[in-house]
Amino acid sequence: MKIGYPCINTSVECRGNRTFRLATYSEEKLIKTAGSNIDCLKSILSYNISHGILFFRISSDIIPFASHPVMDSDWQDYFRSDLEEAGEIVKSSGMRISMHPDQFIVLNSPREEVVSRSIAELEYHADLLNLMCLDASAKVQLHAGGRYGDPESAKNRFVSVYRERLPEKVKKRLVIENDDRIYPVKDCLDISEKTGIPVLFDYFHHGLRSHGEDLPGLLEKTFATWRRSDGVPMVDYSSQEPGSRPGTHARTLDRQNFIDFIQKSGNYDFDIMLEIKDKEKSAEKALRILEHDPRLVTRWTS
DNA sequence: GGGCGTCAAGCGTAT
DNA sequence: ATACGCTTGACGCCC
Repeated sequence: MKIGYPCINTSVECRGNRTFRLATYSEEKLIKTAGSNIDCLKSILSYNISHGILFFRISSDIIPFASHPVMDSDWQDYFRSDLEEAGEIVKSSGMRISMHPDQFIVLNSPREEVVSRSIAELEYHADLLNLMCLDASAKVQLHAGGRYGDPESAKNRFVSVYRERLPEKVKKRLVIENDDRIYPVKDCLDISEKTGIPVLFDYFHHGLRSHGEDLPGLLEKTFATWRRSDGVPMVDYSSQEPGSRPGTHARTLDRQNFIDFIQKSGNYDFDIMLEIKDKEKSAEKALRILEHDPRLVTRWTS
């Protein structure tokens, strides 16, 4: 079991997700910004290793505008050795990596231009992980898309796009995740059945939108969708920030909620991404809990 | 050198 | 029909 956090580290000086305005795009700016993002990624990876954090989500902004039509330089070639070095840090430490394209990436949209842009963006994510020379256990996680008033047709559109249009390099990394409003786990499992795509279980989203299934049963079903080459299943974890509107991620790890989740989750091995606002601080907190709480110590064998 | 309107992209929901 | 939230920040124009 590995513990991770997404995209931003608040303890290091640098930022690995800096960007700039499309209106001021230039190749020079791209190289400068992406170069500094990659440098920062290396610093964050080193920080993670020295703090025992072996799971990390890389920001989609690392190469700004990578899949945008404005991009006319060969960023892959330019940053090849830098990315290879970053990948070497990951591999030599046994770290796990994920990425999460944002809400604009919708494979089942009825609008063709949305679908083709989304595919291009997924290709960028796959290219980046390939340039880091990471194996198929480094995943790109995506929500299943919109409902458009007819969920069955919408889900079938996802299946068709997956089967007919996604290149192999994307398929080997893509996983789908239940979201908080549109598609709960059950729909993701339906899509998985038809495509073989692994399902990433999001515990917080599940609490907000589900069919009332019990946790161990759902973990068993989602985990069964992961093949050996996919690595151990990934799970997203968060909890409700008290006093904020439902769906707001916690500011910091809720110790008791986290312990409850781990205890309820049985004896499966999986990697946990903490979607909590204080980032690496909560990851460190979670590690301390797992290492020192006698009730959880059997879960913490690695 | 600080203030603040705005940022590539899409959904569903509330109003 | 339009604004808002989504991880919220931070870019960069304006004074």
